[in-house]
Amino acid sequence: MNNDSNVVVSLSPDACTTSVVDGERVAAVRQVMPADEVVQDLADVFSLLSDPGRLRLMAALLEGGEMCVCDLAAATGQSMSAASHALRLLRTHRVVKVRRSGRMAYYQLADSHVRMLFDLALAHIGHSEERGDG
Amino acid sequence: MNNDSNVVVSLSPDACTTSVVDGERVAAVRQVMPADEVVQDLADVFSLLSDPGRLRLMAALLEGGEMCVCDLAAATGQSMSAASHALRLLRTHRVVKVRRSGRMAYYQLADSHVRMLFDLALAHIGHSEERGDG
DNA sequence: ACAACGTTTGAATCATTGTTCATATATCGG
DNA sequence: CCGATATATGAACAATGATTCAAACGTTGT
Repeated sequence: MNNDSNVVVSLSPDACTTSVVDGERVAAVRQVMPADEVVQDLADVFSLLSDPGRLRLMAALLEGGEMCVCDLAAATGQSMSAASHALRLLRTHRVVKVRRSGRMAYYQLADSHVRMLFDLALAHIGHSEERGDG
Repeated sequence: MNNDSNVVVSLSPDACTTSVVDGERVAAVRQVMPADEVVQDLADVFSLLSDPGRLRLMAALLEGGEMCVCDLAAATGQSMSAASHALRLLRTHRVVKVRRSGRMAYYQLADSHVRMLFDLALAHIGHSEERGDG
């Protein structure tokens, strides 16, 4: 306990203006805190997964393998426009990839982490029911 | 194979109004699609993780073990009010738990899945740098 | 009881984002 | 070339949510 407790460390301008209780721990935490850019990227990934429509799209692709926009819209219960907008976002963030054939656009998952993220979150919320995939 | 393709299945009212291309696959996907409630819960979990402030809070607790609000605010570079609001959300969703001692409130992670979600998303974005924890 | 402190909360503001409607692009069939 | 189809896109709107300020609450020490 020979740390300087109750010392105000200079952090962000609008950070806690009072003293910190355990300065040593705060310093240690700040040392391993991921960079702003990393935190933001992390937030972006989770933000992508935070919408029911996109979640259903991913669940559909998890099961269906490769599907066109109209089928995806039908399978997820949303308009084609909404599905297209959502798929655009997922495409931008490299979560899905598209294969064009004539006027059709076939989408599939581009990232193997999605399934794990999905199942992990499923485990978290308690609904640990298995989906029919192998 | 002997499925009725190009058939409009009755889904949501505002679903794709045109025909589907692969009706069999759409039906199969819809069959294993998680219930609305599950999808919503899933979205809520990811939504919690989609904010840089909350992400930093969780990263801090991942490293710091148990910390008071003021130290958490200092370690994550946000005001105590913002930290408290964020912690309230995390508390509501059982991601963190609080221990009260006098006027202090000590928070710690309540859920083991957070670390895995974190690392998995970290792997996804490519910044697969290790944080200092064991 | 009073003042200082750590924390919590509510209301207001501001930004972000999902959805919809309309339109645009591109391909297929005739 | 022309109409129909599949997808993509842009702008507008509504809803959601993060942040701030101000104030409240409970605790500690005098």
